[in-house]
Amino acid sequence: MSKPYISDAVIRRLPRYYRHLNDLQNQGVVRISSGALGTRMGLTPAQIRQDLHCFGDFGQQGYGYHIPTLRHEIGQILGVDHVRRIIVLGAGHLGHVLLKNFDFQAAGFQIDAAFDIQPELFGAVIGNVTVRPMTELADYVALHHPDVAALTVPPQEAQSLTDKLVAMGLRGIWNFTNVELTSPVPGVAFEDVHLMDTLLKLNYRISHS
Amino acid sequence: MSKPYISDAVIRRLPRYYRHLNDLQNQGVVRISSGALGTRMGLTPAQIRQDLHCFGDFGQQGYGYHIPTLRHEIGQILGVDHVRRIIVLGAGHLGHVLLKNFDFQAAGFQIDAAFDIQPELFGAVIGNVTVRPMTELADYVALHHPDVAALTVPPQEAQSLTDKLVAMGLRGIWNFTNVELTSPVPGVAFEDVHLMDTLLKLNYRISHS
DNA sequence: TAGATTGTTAATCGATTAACAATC
DNA sequence: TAGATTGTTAATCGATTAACAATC
Repeated sequence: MSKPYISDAVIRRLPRYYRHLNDLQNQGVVRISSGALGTRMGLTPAQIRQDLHCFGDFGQQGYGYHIPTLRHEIGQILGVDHVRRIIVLGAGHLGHVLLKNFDFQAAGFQIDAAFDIQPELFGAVIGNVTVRPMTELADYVALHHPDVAALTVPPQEAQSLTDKLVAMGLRGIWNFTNVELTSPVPGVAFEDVHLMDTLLKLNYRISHS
Repeated sequence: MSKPYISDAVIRRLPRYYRHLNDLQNQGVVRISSGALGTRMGLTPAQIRQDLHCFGDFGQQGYGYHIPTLRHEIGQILGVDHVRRIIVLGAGHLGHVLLKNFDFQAAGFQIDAAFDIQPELFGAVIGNVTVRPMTELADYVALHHPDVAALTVPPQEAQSLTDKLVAMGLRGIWNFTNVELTSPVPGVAFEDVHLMDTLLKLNYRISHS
């Protein structure tokens, strides 16, 4: 895979583009100019053209962008066509929510297992997925090679579990624990969902306005 | 409140500083230099000094930063001392998780009500908080003046509910719906927790490495 | 065709990093 | 005191915005 460096600022905006294009497509809109999309998203037209141009020439002079095409392209760039495998570690309340409500498929993932240490949960089926004992994790990974793990375990266990997962070959951690994880192995992607941080930021904003 | 402009990049890092300082304090560490904190957080010492200097002179030459003091100061800056009020709208699975597990107090919030439209839920007590009918929302807000609402309602209702909340005087929306909200009233803070976006970003990262 | 809008280069702006005198 | 480390200015780097020729 070629690597024409894409800045973090651009990558952060990609899912937003994707969401807006999905919305527009669902509304039946067929074309949009960088100007109109910019108004909608609170970005300048120039920025949108720069961002998209990182990945190719998706627009057409005098016309703008064809929404179905652009949506599809950005989906490809994000990787939603790959159907990667994800497992959920920790089937407590939050794990439950993910298993029950989250549209993994829309993000290009297939989920087929969850793990917990609570025996009461073993065998429980939550939204099509069976909860298994954490002791079966290694065998499961060896057999099915999941790509990503969603971590909803207690904070004390997060790092040690991460170390194991990385050693087993997992390539990404979707981290819901209030802990910052590291990996000795390079190339492992961490995506932290620190709810606490977002609420603190909101507090800051309302406290300084 | 004076307004020496603080960039978004700095504000985004504040909760992370706060978390690391909390961790360090819990470990009994008393002082830290910008160099050591930088190593820990993956930032340059210069950046840390610049960031903190936006808010005051918290360090001491030859010594570094006194952790309890700095932790307290950043807490003040974030607003955790104010005890603001928050309500949860939508007591489905995700609302449930928040009511049951989230440490609102640590973010400077007090939670004393949740609202839903499902009659089965009316009166249910979830983690000390009673679920009320959405029809009582206006009266409740008029009486208790909550500052922030956590939105865990279906996406179709998110914007119209937001409009109502803003009209009632709410000052911040902690948005868990997969929708981008806007407000005609300026000065309302939105903090989006777009889980979909974070998983898409993770997919991008593992697809391009 | 004429108008609209892109791709793309150049200019600007802002954020990060480096450097160092001040000082604990 | 000497060593360490800050606050703070200046230099660098990167991201955003502006501009405009190309062209649909």
